[in-house]
Amino acid sequence: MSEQGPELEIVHLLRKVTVEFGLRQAEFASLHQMHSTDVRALICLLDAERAGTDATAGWLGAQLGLNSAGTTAVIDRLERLGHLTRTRDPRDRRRVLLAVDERAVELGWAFFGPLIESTVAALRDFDEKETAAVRRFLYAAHEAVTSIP
Amino acid sequence: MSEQGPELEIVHLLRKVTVEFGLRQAEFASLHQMHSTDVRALICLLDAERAGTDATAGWLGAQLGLNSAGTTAVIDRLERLGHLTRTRDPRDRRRVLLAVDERAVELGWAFFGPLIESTVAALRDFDEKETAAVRRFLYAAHEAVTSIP
DNA sequence: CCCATTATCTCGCTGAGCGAGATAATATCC
DNA sequence: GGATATTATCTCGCTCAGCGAGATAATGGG
Repeated sequence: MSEQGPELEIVHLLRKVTVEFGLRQAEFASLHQMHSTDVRALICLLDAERAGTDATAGWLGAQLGLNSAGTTAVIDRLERLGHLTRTRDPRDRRRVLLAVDERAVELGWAFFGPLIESTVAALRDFDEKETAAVRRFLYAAHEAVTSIP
Repeated sequence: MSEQGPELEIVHLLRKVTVEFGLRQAEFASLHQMHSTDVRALICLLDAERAGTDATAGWLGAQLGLNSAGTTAVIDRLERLGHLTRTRDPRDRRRVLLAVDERAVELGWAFFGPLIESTVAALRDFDEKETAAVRRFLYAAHEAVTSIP
């Protein structure tokens, strides 16, 4: 159980990155009186915002793999901390729309900014072909990791 | 807050992979009566084994960001499920060495194998320079994500 | 040999997340 | 248009992961 091909080494490297990133998330969470799940929730909500999708409570729960009770709890916590606003959807008043507060975004950037900057900086040394390769790889990894029916 | 450079897109892609991977881990966990932390623990232990490092209870706790009580609990759970063996270190009998059971490895491979295979397969289309680029990027990302003193 | 240090475990507690079911808004059918 | 089914969210009570504090046991230095 060691020294397999260079491809496997890359997969291990990718996994290590995901593990470490999880730990940084946890640090950020406890630094701001939150839990990992709350941070993951904020990330999902920002992704939705960036994609222009409506983020409802149910949608968030699905993203996080929580049931409705747990989802309500997450939203309650984030709302209590002022990181989030609940709004009843005027078009379908059963739904609750979620909006991330600007300040929460700033806190996130303050913590993860340097990390992101540093990664982006590394990419600046890459030429066109190399950048494309990285994107292609990550895209393939994303496919592999999402499509487990 | 949208459409920044292609570098940032890559970082977002990487983050998405980590998020999805976390969800797969959670699926694997509940599939085998475990929790995410237990799975992460097994991963850490296998990494240690591969690296030839002694995996002690304290070391594991540090990797997972748990305190000693929580660490004992994780180990208890994994031992109860038969995925793990505790052995007192004969050289320093305060320490407890942890060894992952072969069957746990098989379960992991059955679940994550296809996912890994598929990612590795994608790399087969890459030439030398492209593979190197991916490795270099992941290495940089790993550096960025580990070195937040 | 005593004491400080290190590694792990035990106990009691807080709170994240679950199942079950309540509530309220919307969609469907006659 | 009202009865009914469906959908979205929330409430309640419970279990158990992980924490803080402190116990226990092994090691190492003076």
